[in-house]
Amino acid sequence: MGADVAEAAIEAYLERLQRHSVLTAEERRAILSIQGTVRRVPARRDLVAPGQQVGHAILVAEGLLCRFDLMRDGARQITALHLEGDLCDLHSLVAPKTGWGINALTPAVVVEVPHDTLRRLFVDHPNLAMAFWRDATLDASILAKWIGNIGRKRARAGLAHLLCELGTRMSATGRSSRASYALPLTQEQIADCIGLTPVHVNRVMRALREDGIVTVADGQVTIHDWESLEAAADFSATYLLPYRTSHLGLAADASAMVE
Amino acid sequence: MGADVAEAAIEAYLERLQRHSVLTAEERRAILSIQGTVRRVPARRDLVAPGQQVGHAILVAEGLLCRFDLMRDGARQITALHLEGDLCDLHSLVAPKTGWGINALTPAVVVEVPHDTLRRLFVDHPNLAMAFWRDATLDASILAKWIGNIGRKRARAGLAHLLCELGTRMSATGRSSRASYALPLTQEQIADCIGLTPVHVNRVMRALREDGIVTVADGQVTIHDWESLEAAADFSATYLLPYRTSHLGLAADASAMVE
DNA sequence: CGGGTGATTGATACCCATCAATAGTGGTGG
DNA sequence: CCACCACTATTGATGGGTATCAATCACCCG
Repeated sequence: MGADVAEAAIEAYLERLQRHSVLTAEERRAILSIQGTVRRVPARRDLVAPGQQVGHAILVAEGLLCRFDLMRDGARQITALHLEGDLCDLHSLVAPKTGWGINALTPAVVVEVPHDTLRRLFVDHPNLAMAFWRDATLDASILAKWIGNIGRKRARAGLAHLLCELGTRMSATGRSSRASYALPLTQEQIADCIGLTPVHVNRVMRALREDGIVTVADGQVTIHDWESLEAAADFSATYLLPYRTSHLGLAADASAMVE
Repeated sequence: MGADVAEAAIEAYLERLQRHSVLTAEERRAILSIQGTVRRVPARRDLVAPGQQVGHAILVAEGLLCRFDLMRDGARQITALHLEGDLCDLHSLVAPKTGWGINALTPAVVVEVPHDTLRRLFVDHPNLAMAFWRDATLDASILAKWIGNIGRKRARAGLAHLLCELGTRMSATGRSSRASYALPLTQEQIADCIGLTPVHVNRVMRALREDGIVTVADGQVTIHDWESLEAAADFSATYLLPYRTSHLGLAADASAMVE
């Protein structure tokens, strides 16, 4: 049963890779043969404590994970959200010990994939290293966007941007629509994403709701007016759109992640 | 003469790679055989306009470059600083068209390395792909740190953190000491790094100066009291320390980037 | 010398943080 | 089954950190 979960998650990740990388049959088989350990974690559990050294990457099968940075005074800043199908902490493969932590924002099921497994995979199939790298690059692209979001936007725009990004990413999984998706985050967790206090997040959400743009309630985001939300956010999905590249990346052919 | 600059820059980059990756003689030769185009750019010139598609990575030979995000209202957020020896926009290799731009903060000399050159390099030498990936990972690690820096720190701490980071990175090049280094940035550019206004950067810098911690004047940073600066910044260099890994990354052996 | 850029300082406004209180919700144990 | 507790959402009052507007000064350069 645990094995089923692992298999399903790895299949989902293979699909994800194929959204931006062209893989041979042999490479696909290699991915599917990956062995991982299934682990269920309750909400709020740290999967990786800040500064801890880890020996595996984490594939999110169910739930929502985050990467976070902890300040000396206890303040927390979430630096990345990892949805179902994301391979998070892939960076740990090349930098096993960094300053961040990984936390389960909701009850989650993850598959732990040992670094050595991945390294052997990359030795045998160099093209797969490029595919995984592409994945990590999308992550970095989101990181850079968040810097601008936090550094140069008002609270309203920052929150709107987060909701736009998550709508786009959720819809890319095929399991949600961008107009309405489940977001089981507390206002405090949202605040930790965009560098605000929970109180202010509450107020800004009320404003967006009263303007008829978006409603966030009971862990569900309902976007009534995508155009307005995008305008309020100064959002453009470009940074979320990896290019589909042919084998070994020697030619490129543009293809959007979402329709 | 231009070729000399290119060769020197590529040699410097090879050294940089070897700080975190073990390379064979053949791999070293392959790196040194890279052909690039030298380009001199005046200060404030965009090397890459936001949204532009590029076909090459940019190796910084001299000067200071930045990656930035531009808001609709014209506000700018710098998301990364690229010092001499950095291979910036490596991300463009796997995501040739993203939303950001690259700007020369100072007069600069860069070497443009075509994507195809790098792709061929990685096909012939898969271990080099891992080495470059490691480099990109350090970049991403810095991005994540900046999110925390901007989102959850006061202006004083944020500025102090930037100065600590740059001191550490500068000293890693071997050409500067972390206690005193050249930083040819205007206060406006510094403000764009940490999400503040230039006026407030000025005030916070005065406070740090009057506390006898650090002086920034005439493009020169002089840190009088590193301990205090680190404390004010809540700085720990861990996130800048890539691990030295053996060939193909199959074993790891810890080694700091700086002394 | 004039003009432009950057640094510096003052006055004021405002966005968001902080402190505080209430209400709703779900879980838990007696 | 209900009292109790912890957590979250919500709202109000107030304060503070930073933005904004504005003026002066210093400096470099043509």
